[in-house]
Amino acid sequence: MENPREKTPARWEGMPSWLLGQTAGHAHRLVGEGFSAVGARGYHYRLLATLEDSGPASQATLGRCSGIHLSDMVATVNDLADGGLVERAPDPADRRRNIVSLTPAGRRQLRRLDRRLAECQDELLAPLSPEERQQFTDLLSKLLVHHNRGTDAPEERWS
Amino acid sequence: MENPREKTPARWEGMPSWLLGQTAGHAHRLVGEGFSAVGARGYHYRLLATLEDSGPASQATLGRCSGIHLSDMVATVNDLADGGLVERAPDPADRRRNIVSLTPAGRRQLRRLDRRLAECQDELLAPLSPEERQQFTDLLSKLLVHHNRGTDAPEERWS
DNA sequence: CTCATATCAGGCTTACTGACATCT
DNA sequence: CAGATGTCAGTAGGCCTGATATGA
Repeated sequence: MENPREKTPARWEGMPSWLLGQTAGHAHRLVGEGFSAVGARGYHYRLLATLEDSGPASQATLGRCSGIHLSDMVATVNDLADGGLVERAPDPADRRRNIVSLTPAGRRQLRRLDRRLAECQDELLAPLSPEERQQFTDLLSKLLVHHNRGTDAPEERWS
Repeated sequence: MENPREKTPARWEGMPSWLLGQTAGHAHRLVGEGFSAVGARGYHYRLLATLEDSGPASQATLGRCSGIHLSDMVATVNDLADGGLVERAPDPADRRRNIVSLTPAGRRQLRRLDRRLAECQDELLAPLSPEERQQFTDLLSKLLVHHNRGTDAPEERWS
């Protein structure tokens, strides 16, 4: 016991950065649980989705499209290749490269993950009305655009 | 080049969970940079702030107040004690316990961190109007309350 | 005996940094 | 030669699990 009220609300709990981090933590947990229920992680989904959208490509290209670091790409491709969800084949035109492509099993897994992900969005936003959901994503997008200035796309300046 | 437009916007980039995670990442980075500029991390701030709000206490109590895991508490107290920001003294009334208390230097560091943190909030929310900032924290709080049901406080039920 | 306390060792995910060999 | 590619090793923060020793 020693101090009956160990529940003085901490001074940081009202800070936007804290609220944001906590909420993102819940979202991350929800999505992570949804994915791990079918034996996948975030990187797996992102790579599979990128493969379906861009077609077979080298690991470096996939890294640029998916935002996955080249170092992490190695392990991610290893994981998915071990499960037969992608195939890694040497590029005959450039012997440095591996061409990674989606297998039918990978495409089926991607379907499952897409479904899981959509369910998680709904669970995440459950307490918000449709208008609030729109507000919420608008505000997040506004913040994101602001803080991504210069670091995101080369944005092809000077024509 | 091989594929001129490697910039097909990925399918997950509009998802609320993704926007949330990215924005939280920026917030985390901003705060982390602010703290590390004075040689601290998030746990350091939380422990210092808890000590100022609750007064000297055992590590277990501080863990409950600050939300820092007991295992991490050990290292956090070590860090701060090495820098002379807190003191760890055995509790004469219970020899299992260490009584951790804030030093004057710790209090000064806490001032600096409080100031940094406030600056970061402003930088984080820079693109939002005062009304939007209010909306934003309201929406986050709403989500947080929802997803914290049952896991937060014992909420003394039955009578 | 059971419980609380403190400690230590390690895992986890996402993100990054560096070194390196290979090939263009 | 510079530069791209793939691989491996390691870091970091925050959160977690477990095992252990000690004392209440």
